[in-house]
Amino acid sequence: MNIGAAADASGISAKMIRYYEEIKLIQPASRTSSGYRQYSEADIHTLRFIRRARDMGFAVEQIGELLALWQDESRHSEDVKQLAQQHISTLNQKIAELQSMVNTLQSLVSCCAGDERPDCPILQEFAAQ
Amino acid sequence: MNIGAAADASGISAKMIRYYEEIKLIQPASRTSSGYRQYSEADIHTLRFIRRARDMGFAVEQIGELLALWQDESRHSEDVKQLAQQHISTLNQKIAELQSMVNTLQSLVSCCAGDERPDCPILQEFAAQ
DNA sequence: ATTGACCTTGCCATAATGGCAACCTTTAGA
DNA sequence: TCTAAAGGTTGCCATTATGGCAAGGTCAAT
Repeated sequence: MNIGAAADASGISAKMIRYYEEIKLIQPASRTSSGYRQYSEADIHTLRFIRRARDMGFAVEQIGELLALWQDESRHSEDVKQLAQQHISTLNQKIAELQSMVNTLQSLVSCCAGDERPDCPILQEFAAQ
Repeated sequence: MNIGAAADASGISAKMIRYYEEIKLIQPASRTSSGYRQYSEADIHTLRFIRRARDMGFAVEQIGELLALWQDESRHSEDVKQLAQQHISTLNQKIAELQSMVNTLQSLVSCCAGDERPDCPILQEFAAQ
């Protein structure tokens, strides 16, 4: 399978597949005599794994750890669980930051007339001494 | 005031102040004869405005628009309000994405024994055909 | 005069992704 | 069989906002 077909089959762009190879997240693909990368079903399976992990917001570094655990028959599920829980914590922290921004902005917005006059509590807040 | 003092006073690093000048978010600072940037109280006020907007998660481009509105005496508060509401929408969308990741991961994590055995629903889900 | 703190510019790096360009390979149709 | 189109290769640039480092100039205090 060429890289374009692998991209279609995995949901990861050809560009990103090359990138993942370059940064050694995945093994270098085998090549045809003319240099085209070739992908097996097992390769596609790995790429799909990566896409699902990426869709869950894992960074490439963590995805590497997940891949290693996946391929380690003698892994301990506690290690996987810990990785996932750490990631959940990170996500929850980001959510809390964003939510706090929304809360502040929402309260300012609800105080803003939103008409043709220049007075605006949002700008006032940002400009506060 | 030199850039270091301006950084301390505004909460924006000297590096970022130079960067904001370079991308024209702020006017080039005046210079001493030896080339040191000089900042007035008004400059600090602007930098603080930027920091507050940044703390609310606005991107530099939007901060530029906010600055323009702030400095426009004949602005309409509806324009400010609209900018803020758009940003709230963007933030809420990101929150929803992250929350959906958390929900999925949390349900997988709660199904994972988290012990020394290799079986793990998290990896199973990522590896699903 | 020296020293240390601070300033200048310029370059590199980050994370993950897209775009473009120049060039080569493969495949299908005329 | 020749040609054109589609798709592959590498390499370089750009993004966003931020930090770090290095080489060299400036300023202030001792």
